[in-house]
Amino acid sequence: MSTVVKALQLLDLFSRSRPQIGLSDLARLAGLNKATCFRLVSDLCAAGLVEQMGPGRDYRLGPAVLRLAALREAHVPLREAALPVLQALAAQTGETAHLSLMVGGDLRPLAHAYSAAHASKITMEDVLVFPFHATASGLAVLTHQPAALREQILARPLPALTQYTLTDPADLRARLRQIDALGFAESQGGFETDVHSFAVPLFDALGRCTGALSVAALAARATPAQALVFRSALVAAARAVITLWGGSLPARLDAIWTAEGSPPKEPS
Amino acid sequence: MSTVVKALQLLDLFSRSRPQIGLSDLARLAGLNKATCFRLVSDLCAAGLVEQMGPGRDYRLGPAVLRLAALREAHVPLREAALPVLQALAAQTGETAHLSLMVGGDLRPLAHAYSAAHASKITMEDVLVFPFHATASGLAVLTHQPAALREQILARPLPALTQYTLTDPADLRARLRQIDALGFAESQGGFETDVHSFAVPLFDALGRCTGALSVAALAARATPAQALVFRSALVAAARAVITLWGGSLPARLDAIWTAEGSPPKEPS
DNA sequence: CGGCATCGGTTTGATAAATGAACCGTTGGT
DNA sequence: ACCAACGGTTCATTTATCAAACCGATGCCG
Repeated sequence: MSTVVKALQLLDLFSRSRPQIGLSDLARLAGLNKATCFRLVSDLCAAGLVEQMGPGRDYRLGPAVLRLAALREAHVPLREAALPVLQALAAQTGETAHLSLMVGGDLRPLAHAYSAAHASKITMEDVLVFPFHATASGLAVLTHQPAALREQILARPLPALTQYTLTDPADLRARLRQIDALGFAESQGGFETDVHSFAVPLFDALGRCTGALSVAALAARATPAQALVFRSALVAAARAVITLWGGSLPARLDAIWTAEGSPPKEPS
Repeated sequence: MSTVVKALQLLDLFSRSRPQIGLSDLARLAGLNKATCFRLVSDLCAAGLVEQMGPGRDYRLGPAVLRLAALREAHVPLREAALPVLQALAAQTGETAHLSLMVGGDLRPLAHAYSAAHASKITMEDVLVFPFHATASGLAVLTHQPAALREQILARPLPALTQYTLTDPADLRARLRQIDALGFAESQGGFETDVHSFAVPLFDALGRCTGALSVAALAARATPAQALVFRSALVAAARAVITLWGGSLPARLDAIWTAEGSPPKEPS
């Protein structure tokens, strides 16, 4: 593995629940030698991506990420553009809405919005990566990946996060075919027992599926009737996001989404 | 030089005027071999820090920077990041240092720090808004606003707070031109009779002036010699804050600050 | 059409860089 | 006073990285 990749993986160790990390912890978490880890994190410091809180103290994300993010937003205002849509989606459905993006072979959160409709809600702050096999977002994205990448992902370990998680690649392939036909993914308790999630894929300007839009609801509230509400809200929101991002929706999916409540069709 | 540093230097090649770069250009700009550059940028892609717009297309900053920036901002708010710099500035100058931000068309205090050098000091607790025309901070910020906003502010009522306050828009425009040339603002008793204040502007990641860093001294202590001390301390502190906030200093101002702060040097 | 330049991307032996175990000096708890 | 864990450093070994040449694709222009 390249040193650069190793160094950048260190960045992913920082999270909301673990915003600053000492050298030894960093090395342990990354599975690196302490000396190696020290040099890598020193390089990250030199670039300002992380900073040290004092001599011999913890490390945390540095100021350079702000500059880069502002630059990215100025040129490609993805998050900013998507946020209002996400908030509307949360308001319409009364549940937590979130948007995830493919980055480096993983599906990662980009933004989320909560609804005030219920006191009990699904929180998204601590999720770093959405497992492809155990979330509606993951299934939605997986369905629209090139076959090679899809099989590569299905060949990874597929841990059973709950008793409901699908872990057999054959079962998953069958589920993906259903999702492909429906244009809509669902995961009932695959990630956490009491959470049902619903998702639709998102596409970039070249028609590649690069993310998903999702609604996560308490299982008790995810009735079949509500599922229909979620589906139409998700489809409308996904159309909005894809338009905002200058993406292009594949014609087949467009047709499926347009024929609302259409019976499942066999893909040729 | 470390590989990681080289890879991260690639990130700095992206700017507002050059938001996306092809492989060959990237290699040229970085002074790297094309193959080397390709591997580095591929690693950056894998981490999501940059993304490729399509097969064989340009590269640009990727979605991962957004996630990192959100994390950084959640854990290290602007105020907290700036406070140590402010305290150092107060200690160096022996006077009261304060930082103000543009919010909703007004310039408002964000933080301040006192020095223990003198028993008599300027207190900041009671200031809610800094008048643009009567404080060094206001003049510094006003100088670097877009012409439209600047004129809009000059069209507001400009009350004479002391006998020294500048209240004529024409006079103020002339003063702003001086400040622009000097890269440094000064207000002698414009806000309170016995207070002289000195300020430099602050800039966000998109190069917009969003605030100012200032030193306020008793008039009796604000000798020309001290003014020079204030100026160099302010410039250094402003550079620190801008870096900490991920901001970008306009090249012209950078040149002015560099030229008048250090002995003339002749490169090559 | 055909030559020419340049693009993104890949291969190669030579070489510079990353690595990890052991080792400092400090710190903090007991 | 002890011990463990911390951040940071050293150095022989090994490994990944480098630069130049090369490849097919694309686009420009007479």
